[in-house]
Amino acid sequence: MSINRILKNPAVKLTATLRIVSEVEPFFGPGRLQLLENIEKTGSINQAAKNMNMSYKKAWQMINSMNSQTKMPIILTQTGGSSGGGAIVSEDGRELMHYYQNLQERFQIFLDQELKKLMS
Amino acid sequence: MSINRILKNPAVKLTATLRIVSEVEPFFGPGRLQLLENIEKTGSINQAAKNMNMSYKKAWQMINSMNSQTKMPIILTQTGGSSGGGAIVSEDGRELMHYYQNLQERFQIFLDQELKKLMS
DNA sequence: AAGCGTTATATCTTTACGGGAATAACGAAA
DNA sequence: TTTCGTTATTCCCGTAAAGATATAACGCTT
Repeated sequence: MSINRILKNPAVKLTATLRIVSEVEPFFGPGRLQLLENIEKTGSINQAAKNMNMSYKKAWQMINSMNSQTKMPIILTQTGGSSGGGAIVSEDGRELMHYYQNLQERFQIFLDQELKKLMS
Repeated sequence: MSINRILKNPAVKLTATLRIVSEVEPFFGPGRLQLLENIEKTGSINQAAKNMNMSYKKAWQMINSMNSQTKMPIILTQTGGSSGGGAIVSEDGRELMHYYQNLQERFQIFLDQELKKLMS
């Protein structure tokens, strides 16, 4: 459709934010993916939150929201211990991450094709 | 991937919100589409905003954002006159709406396929 | 026992955003 | 020239979201 004819600045992107949602609350999306990625890296909710400039409170709320919607927890936590405690991503959590990442990649290919058409 | 094995409540949706964005500000998305649709119906920013429970201020900001990013306005406005004034969607605006609607439909087909796979 | 860093949770404070009010300008119609 | 409903714009305030703070519990290590 040639968006260049319309826009002053043609440097434009086409984005899609994917979400898995129930009727009442979000279940999974880009923010929660990033949080899980950081928990995998750091082994701690606290460290993960700091890495992405998020308050511990918000990170915990996201985790609580996910865990309360699943039969088995997405994030397994432990209080106390040699390192003070920590958190890891469960097997179901990893599966969910991989599914979402794969879905996102395939969407991105679609989007790239569409953007080409849109610009030409 | 059988999300039913993971979730307590399997009544879940897969959504994608599409946006055309520049580096600094959004250009077009679902909210702006709905606003244009309501302006087409009512011929007025004021009425359109009321229809969708939006303040006039926010509606005007959205319109101003769009118009300032395009060579020709997306929304043409008139102050004064027999009816007090009004607003219409420009030809470029209609083209943009149709493009976005079509893109969204094609994405929805994709999403529906993915959701089937996700549930099975 | 004491110390440590974490999770878990409540409460208080602050900030950011949106709504609404107020106002001016506009132009046709009565 | 008065009225009317709209666009256009600024300003103030309330509220909801986010952040900061405080505290307890936990379990390994020393």
